[in-house]
Amino acid sequence: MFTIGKLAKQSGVKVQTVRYYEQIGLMPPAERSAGNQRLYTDAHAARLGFIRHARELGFPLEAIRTLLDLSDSPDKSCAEADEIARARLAEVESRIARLEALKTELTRMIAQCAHGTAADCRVIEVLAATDHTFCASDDHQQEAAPRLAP
Amino acid sequence: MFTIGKLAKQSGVKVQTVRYYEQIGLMPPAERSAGNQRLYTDAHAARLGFIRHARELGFPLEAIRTLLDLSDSPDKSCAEADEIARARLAEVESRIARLEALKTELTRMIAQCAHGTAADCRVIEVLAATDHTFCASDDHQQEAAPRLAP
DNA sequence: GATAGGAGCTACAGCGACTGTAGCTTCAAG
DNA sequence: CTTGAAGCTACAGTCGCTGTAGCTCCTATC
Repeated sequence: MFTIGKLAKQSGVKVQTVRYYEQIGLMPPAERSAGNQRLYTDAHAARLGFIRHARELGFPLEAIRTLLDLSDSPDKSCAEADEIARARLAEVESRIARLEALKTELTRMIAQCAHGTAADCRVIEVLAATDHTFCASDDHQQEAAPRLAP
Repeated sequence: MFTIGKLAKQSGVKVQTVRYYEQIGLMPPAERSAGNQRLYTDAHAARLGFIRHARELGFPLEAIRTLLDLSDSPDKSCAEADEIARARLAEVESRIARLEALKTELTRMIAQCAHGTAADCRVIEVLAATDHTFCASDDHQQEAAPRLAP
């Protein structure tokens, strides 16, 4: 039995994140010591490792919840897990495609920048073109900046 | 002069989003009609188009704020704009690289799935491997699922 | 001129997946 | 026995919106 700090360090997840996972029911409520501290076993560590790995692969927490349920009931068909993974793959592929388009656009913008004043700046000029005049394609739409752990 | 609804439709941005941009100071406070409704000109539409386009290219709002400032003062050097665009490009490239690694991982997971029960599911097995035993590389770390407009 | 319904207004809550903070208590080492 | 690290709860903040509630206002039709 070990504390939340050890668990967190071992799994590469922050202490707060572990508590958050418990709060949203992704991790089971931990046993408590006499002094009200959470106590974990290797089983908890395995589960947290599963979650972490799935997060690294970009699965959303709800998908991970389903995957954990499946992993808890080994007799079920794995069709659902397969489907979740396929959906994630499709998402990744579409994001790659959009990011490639973005890359093209950004590269062109930067290459054409004459490094003068803002008045002549190609970067600003391209952005100001509301009709996408300068764009190679329209595929760069909806590609928001990422929100990743710092 | 037109209302927020026309502006929004013309620019492909939601009405609420326009108000939000005003709230955070990205759009200037609009003039108001006798009945307190916002009134816009083509200059506003151009600015909003700029923002929208930059968002499509994934620039965060803070970067867009800087780009707008530059665009408002055409005598300044465009070095800052260039830098912002380069930073964005670097980000896009690193995201592409990580997503490619992810794609490899997911493809392998799915290909090896025997479509049986969860007990034998390769997808779940791979996720459960805390030591990344089955991973081709460790490059899939920190690649969270995206949060895009629906 | 009355009325209906669409558009506008403000203010605030919610999303996902955490992260950070304040203000405590508990534990382990010296 | 003291000190400081680690734990606890509860809640606010992040980003970029989006949705809702409960109003008011504008325009078109009768």
